[in-house]
Order: sequence, then structure tokens, then C-alpha cells
Amino acid sequence: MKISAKGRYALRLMLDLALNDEGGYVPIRSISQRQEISYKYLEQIITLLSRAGFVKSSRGAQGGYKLAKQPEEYTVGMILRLIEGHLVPVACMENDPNQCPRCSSCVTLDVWQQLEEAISGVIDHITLADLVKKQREK
Amino acid sequence: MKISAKGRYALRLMLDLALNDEGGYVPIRSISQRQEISYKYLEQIITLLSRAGFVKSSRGAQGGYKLAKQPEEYTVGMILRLIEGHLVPVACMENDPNQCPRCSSCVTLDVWQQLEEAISGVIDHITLADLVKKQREK
DNA sequence: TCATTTCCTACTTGTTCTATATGAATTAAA
DNA sequence: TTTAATTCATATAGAACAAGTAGGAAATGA
Repeated sequence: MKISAKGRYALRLMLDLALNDEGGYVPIRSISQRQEISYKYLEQIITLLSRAGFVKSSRGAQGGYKLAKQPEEYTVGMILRLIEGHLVPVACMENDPNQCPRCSSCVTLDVWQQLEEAISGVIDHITLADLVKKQREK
Repeated sequence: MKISAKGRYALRLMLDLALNDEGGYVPIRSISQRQEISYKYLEQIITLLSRAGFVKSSRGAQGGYKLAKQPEEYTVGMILRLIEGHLVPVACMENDPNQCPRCSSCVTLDVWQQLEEAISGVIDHITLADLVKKQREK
């Protein structure tokens, strides 16, 4: 049960964009340097964020990326779910309607559902803006 | 971010032992049949539970496994942590003392710590006995 | 035109997951 | 004492996934 490097990087990436927003576009090369994350790997990650409409891009010289919306409008959950897929503790909860034949009598499923609620309760209530604020306080 | 099959199986295995406790030993072959889980895979899993002292074993005919303690004394967290390792959302939290050079200024770490607390809050407060009770109600 | 930058896709390398397989050691019962 | 049932130990395998690396096409501002 781990958040992958990809998910962690995505969050740091979005936070970096929020922190370094000066109106223009921020190239990933500079994010890569600040965050000390592989440039090429970041490129793949931001592609996902871009296709999802989380960031706007501009090609060519002076190009780069910027947040599509205000930091308040992004929760940590939105970002993690995009990158990691459903943040559901077990695979059988992803099927909708639930196809596992034991589900009706499965009490361990209750455990996973409670877990999911607890996880969502955390990540859906922290926004990028919260993180920006905390970071600036440090 | 998923609970592995191994972790899920371990929980079902322990629950099965609790539900089918009639004083004697329960062979894994029968658990495997009831739970429809690969016998050989279960064997590996129960070895871990056995080495950790969670279950007692008896070899030979009429042998098998039984819970070492009362169902009340096992939390879901105990079982999952044994099988899955630390249920910590990111690897950098596992180092103790924390070695990541960015940790002091890392606000995303706050997110992971909150997540871990939320997860622990759930799994450390559900016992096998709770699950047994729920299962019997169904 | 040129340097900069995103965009796209394929490849690699190592690890983990989810088993399966084989056989030795032990033990209760026939 | 034999036999069947069972745990115990270890090796192997195939698939998927993680975490990058690599190369080049397309766009764009200076």
C-alpha cells in the first residue's frame, strides 16, 4: 500500500507550478531542477495532467505549463486519482456494479470501504492552496 | 495504492480460522476450499502468520492451524502490517530517522502523515472479533 | 532561421505479484 | 508398522508494474 513515485511527483509538480506562478508559463526543465526529479519522467507525468486539463501548455520558446485553475480548485485527491487510478484499497471495489460473487457476504469488504472513506476524507479536503500556504509559512 | 491479494487473503484466512474454530486444528486445504484461494499460495501466507506467532500449527494427520489468541486480540492492522509491511503511503516515511533531505521543508509529507493516521485509525480499531460478529449477522 | 520547448512513442531494467512445483519432515490413525 | 494427511522449506515461472531513459517530431517566440 504505497503512493507511487509518479503520484508523489505529480503532487510536487502541481505544487511547484502553484508556487512559481508569475503569470507566464513554467518549463518542466526548471521544475525538474528545483524538484530534483528526472526531466524525462516529469514530462510523462505532466502529459497526463495536461490531457486531463489540469494544466495549460504552451509550446516553443518561452513556453511551458501553468495551472489551468486556481490552487483552491485542486484537491490532492484529484491529482492522486488521476495519476494512481482509483485510490481504492482493493481491486474488487473498482468494479461497478460489483462483480465479485462473494461481495454480498464479504465482511472484509466493509473494512476496505471504511479505509477508502478515511483516505478520501483526508485527500479530498486538502487543496493545493493549503499546501502553498503551508509551504510559504516554512 | 492497493492492498495486495496476499494481504486480503491473510485477513480472510484469519477470519476463516476464527469462524471455524471448534477447538481442533483447521487444515489449510479446507480453508483453501472454503475461500477459493490457491492452496499453495495460502500455505506461503500462513507460514508468515505462523512464524509471527499469530497462529499455532500441528503437523501430520488431523493437523492444521488455529488462532494462537482470541479473535478480540487481533486487529486488522496487525495482520495487514505483517503481510504488507508498513502501511505507510510513501517510502520516505519508513526511514527512521528520516533521511530524505527535503523532509524538513516538505509539505507533501504532511499529506502522507495525515493519510497514515487516517488509515491506522481504521485498521487498528477493527478486530477479528468484530468481523466474526458481522459475518455471523449476515 | 534557430534555440527552446512541448508532444509522442518506444524501449529498458529491475522488482514485485501471484502463484505453481517438488519434495522433505512429521504425525495420527488404520 | 504402514499409510495417508498434513505442515514446512525452497525453488521456479510468468506477468505485470515501476521508474525511468532515449530519440525524434512538431510548434513557436526571438
